[in-house]
Amino acid sequence: MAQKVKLSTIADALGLSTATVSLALRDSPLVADVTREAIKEKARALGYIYNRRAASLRTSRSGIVGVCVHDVMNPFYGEILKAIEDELDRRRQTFLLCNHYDDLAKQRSFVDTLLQLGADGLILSPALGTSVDELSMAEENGLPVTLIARSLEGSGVSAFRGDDRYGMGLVVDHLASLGHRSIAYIGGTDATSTGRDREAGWVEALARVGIRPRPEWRIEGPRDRHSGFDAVRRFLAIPERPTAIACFSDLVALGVMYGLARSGIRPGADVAVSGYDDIDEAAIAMPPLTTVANGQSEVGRRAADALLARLAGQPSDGRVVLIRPELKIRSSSTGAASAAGGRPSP
Amino acid sequence: MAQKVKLSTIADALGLSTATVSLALRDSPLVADVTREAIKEKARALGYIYNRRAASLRTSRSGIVGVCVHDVMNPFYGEILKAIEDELDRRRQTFLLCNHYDDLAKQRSFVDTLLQLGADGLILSPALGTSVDELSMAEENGLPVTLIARSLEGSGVSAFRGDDRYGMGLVVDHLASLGHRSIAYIGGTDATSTGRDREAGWVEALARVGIRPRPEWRIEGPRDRHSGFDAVRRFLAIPERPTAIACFSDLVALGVMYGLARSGIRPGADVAVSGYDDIDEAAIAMPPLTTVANGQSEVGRRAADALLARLAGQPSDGRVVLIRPELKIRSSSTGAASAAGGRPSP
DNA sequence: CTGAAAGCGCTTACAG
DNA sequence: CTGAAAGCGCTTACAG
Repeated sequence: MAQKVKLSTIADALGLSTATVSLALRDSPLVADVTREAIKEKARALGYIYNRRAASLRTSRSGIVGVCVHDVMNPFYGEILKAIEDELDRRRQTFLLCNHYDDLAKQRSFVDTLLQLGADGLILSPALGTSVDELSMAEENGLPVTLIARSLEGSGVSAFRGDDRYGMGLVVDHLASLGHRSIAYIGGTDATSTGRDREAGWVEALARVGIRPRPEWRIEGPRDRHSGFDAVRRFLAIPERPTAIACFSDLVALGVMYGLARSGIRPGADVAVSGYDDIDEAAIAMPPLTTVANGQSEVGRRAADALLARLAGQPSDGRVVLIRPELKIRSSSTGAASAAGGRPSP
Repeated sequence: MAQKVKLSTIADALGLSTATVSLALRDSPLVADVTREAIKEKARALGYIYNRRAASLRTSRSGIVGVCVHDVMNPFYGEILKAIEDELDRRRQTFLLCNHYDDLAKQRSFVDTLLQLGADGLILSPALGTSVDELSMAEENGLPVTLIARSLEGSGVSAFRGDDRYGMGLVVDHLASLGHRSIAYIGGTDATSTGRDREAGWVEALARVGIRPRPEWRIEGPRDRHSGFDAVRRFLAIPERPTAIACFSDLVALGVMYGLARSGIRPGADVAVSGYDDIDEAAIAMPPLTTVANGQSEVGRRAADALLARLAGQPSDGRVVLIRPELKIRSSSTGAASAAGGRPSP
């Protein structure tokens, strides 16, 4: 490449100062229209590339927002991320993505990187075991944080997530209304707020309809399709096998359905199955999956808005916002042959 | 937050110069051991945060590598990305992720951002319609590029991808060996090298076994699960319906299988179905999916290595490296009830 | 409306 | 082994 083109290259070429060029390129009204156009034209002609490092060093604003979640490949996060991406794109922020895979060291190293780059903010779904100190450290160093999907008690940081307790309650009420009196619950861990709340929703709803859950109904752990598939073996080993399975997530449920089918058990017809999240695949799965729409895009949009508001100078209100979820009844629970409707069956 | 801690804060506190502090923190052998330890200790105590913008402005090395693909949520890219991430992590490079969704403007804006940030390199799966100029522009401005998954003829840029033509040939040979004489091909577009090569593989393999493909066997377009599902309607409308379907990707095949099942047609038993990519889900799907393992992690690892080699000063060799794929036979094609093995059936 | 000058926080020759 | 000084390419008061 030729000699690097910078502000002074343009300034010299036009007999102007770098100050004027800088202002013109950022559309300052201080610069005369003719001057501005001449400058922009010259910048284009010379192939000028704005040096954000230099600008950011001077202004201490980088235009970078970090986003860190467990795993971007998980469609649950995917839908949140799309919403965040749209919002940040519109505000011309660069969005730096990272998976932490629930590894605290990886999350910490990402936060360090953001601090070093002078990032403007962080949208985080905290890794298991994240301490409140971690977040205060970031905040104290000028990196505002907004949480998504998982909240962190006592952190004083705003969080946006679905009302998991209420949502799982909807599922269990629905299964009970179909006549099920033994409802297993597969997946998730009590190390996350999501895991705790969904499990609490299951327990509480069972209590409401007068069912006492047996310990063996609870199969903890699975959080993806593959481990859902594997969990079927444990489910089939339960004495007096439950007639319904509520799953921690759609991914787990889809794995469970594969696993049941593999064992010759028809999900929907032989065992009712439900998921959680209403990912795109739920509606076309075989059978179509009863689940809970979790407001992922609302979570993403509102979290991005909240962070951008803080960047604009507003203080954090530190509230945990629970998005109200919605039950989607499909044939994996009702056993109806077709996708539509929810005709009860025993 | 208190006054910002910088090199000079540490230098002043210890009665040293910033030069010494800078060298010590980067473990230069020029600094005496005692001095170095005292400096590191002080840095820790003061909560010093390295300012990468300043450093990078000075050195014109940013430690940032951009990675841009169609969609990180697609598990096909996911596996490549994991490999790239591992590799870059080990080399302490920050990895900036972006989806272009085959939108040229979005891709261009990402490349601009990288140039502005002074990124060290770019790993790209080029959006549909990417021109050779786009890449030369990046290269000329000091941003080395390595391509993954899709190559770009005449760009002179190194690319790593599976041998799609050969791989799709394996699939068709396999289906033909099972006795199928009418094999539809669903999904993909000839706007990408991947799409063109897989389709060519299908055409050529059919020719090898003496089958002339009918135009209606080719259903172009679908590239994800949902559009695969939707394509089944078109498939069912084909007169003299084919007995086998080769799909562009696993995602398409999984959608097709959902769609067939929804119409009461048993994939594997009534129609043979194959995918491509061997994503994690393929082995547990119902029925388990015959597919082609595509070497995603090898693609990712080798692309990252190639880019890092260029950053270390090696010139680009501009070669397109084709990773040899491997056929995985499962019951979606053979119709066998269980996952294992590949017993031929008519 | 435009220009001269300082400074953001590092690193790098160079000198000692 | 350590220090003084210049400079990376911007932006921002300040002056005119």
